[in-house]
Amino acid sequence: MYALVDCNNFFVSCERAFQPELEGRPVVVLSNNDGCVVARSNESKAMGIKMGTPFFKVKYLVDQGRLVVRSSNYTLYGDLSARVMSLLSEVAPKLEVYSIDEAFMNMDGVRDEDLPGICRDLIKRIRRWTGIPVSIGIASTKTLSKVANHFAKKYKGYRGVCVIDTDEKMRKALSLTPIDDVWGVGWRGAPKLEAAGIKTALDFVQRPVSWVRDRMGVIGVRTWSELQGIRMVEEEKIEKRKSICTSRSFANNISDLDELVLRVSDFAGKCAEKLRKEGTAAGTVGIFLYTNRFREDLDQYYPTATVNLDVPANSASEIISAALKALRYVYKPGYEYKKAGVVVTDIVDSDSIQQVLFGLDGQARERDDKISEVMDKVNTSGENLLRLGTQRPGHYADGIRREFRSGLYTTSWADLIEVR
DNA sequence: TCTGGGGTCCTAGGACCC
DNA sequence: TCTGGGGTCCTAGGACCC
Repeated sequence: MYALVDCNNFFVSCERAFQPELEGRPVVVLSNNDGCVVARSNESKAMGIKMGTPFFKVKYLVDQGRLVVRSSNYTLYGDLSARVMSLLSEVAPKLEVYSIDEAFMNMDGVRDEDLPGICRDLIKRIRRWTGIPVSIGIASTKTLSKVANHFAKKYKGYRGVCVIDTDEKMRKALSLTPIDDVWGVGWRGAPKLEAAGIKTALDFVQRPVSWVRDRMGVIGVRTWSELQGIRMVEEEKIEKRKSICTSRSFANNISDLDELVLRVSDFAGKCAEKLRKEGTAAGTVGIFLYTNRFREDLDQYYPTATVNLDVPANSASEIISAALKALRYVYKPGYEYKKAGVVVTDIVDSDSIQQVLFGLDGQARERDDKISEVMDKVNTSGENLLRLGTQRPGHYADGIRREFRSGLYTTSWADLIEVR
């Protein structure tokens, strides 16, 4: 069986773990730049605030004292996530961390009748040791464990754990699950299915497989099978990532090339750091620029450009210079840019890199590796204290708005540096 | 005024080959 | 007038996830 563990309202719960006065109150957490709502407490959900709502649309509620708001504090969330995952790994024979707040425990080898008890104990332990409330859904496939998890969250009676382990329970659960709640059915697919008369997951599985394949392809068939207890979603392979992207929206529009050079350098430097952390190197460096698509009064421009490296690289200097080359290639003055990003692809293991004639010679590469190593040691907290000359100097000048951020409760030395 | 960020996989269509 | 057939590889874009 799979046990899907999902942290309840994760970012809000992290804030509450260190600010207990937020318990019971409507709370939302905002995206970067305080742009839009990315997490809601049950109370703010009940007020009708939707995921993704732009903050300016609910700001009046904050002004009226009816809603509490926090900027996102990813340093804190990442740290609490690691603590939760570590507790899960003590119980699960195999653990697949699926996202910052979610993990599949593969419980093969554990007796089915022991599962609910194990999971209830786990919930208590996680709550006591991290302050984070979690729910657990148990079933034979990942997609069904997602369904079970919804029920565990929704109905108090389950005390945090819902099990789907018989055909009757499966049928009942599917009949009570709206089609757009099914994992793998997105906001585009759901209306199509509803138009075909499919309202619930049960309606869906009652269609013949050929019907599903014609309309939804192999992905649809996978979901259709999983909902009936046939495992189709593979075990996560612990593979290196195939692409790495660092991008941000800007608090204010940027038109100036020099300003973009600083931001893009930062993104590229961050990509290089992520590559080194995984022990990989990238053969291609790409950048993209976006103007603000919501500003219909302004000219729009969404250019992309890529640069192929002669030899895959992961040093800040090489990734940054490639990214800047791409930037200068597509940059046009006269546009108001709202967002930019760097994407590195064609990723290989760094120890598999073969020297070729036109790459850096051995000495230069060795020097670059040493510089990178020093940067990684200093930049351990995730803050770019040490950068190359093209990167923006100064620690807090990353141009991201965080008006409502709480303290860095679990990583206090970073707090000290921020105060300096 | 103000609208997130980081991934994966699949598919259709074009380029190219014989 | 009439203009092959089959394969691979790559890329851009769409759809989905959190």
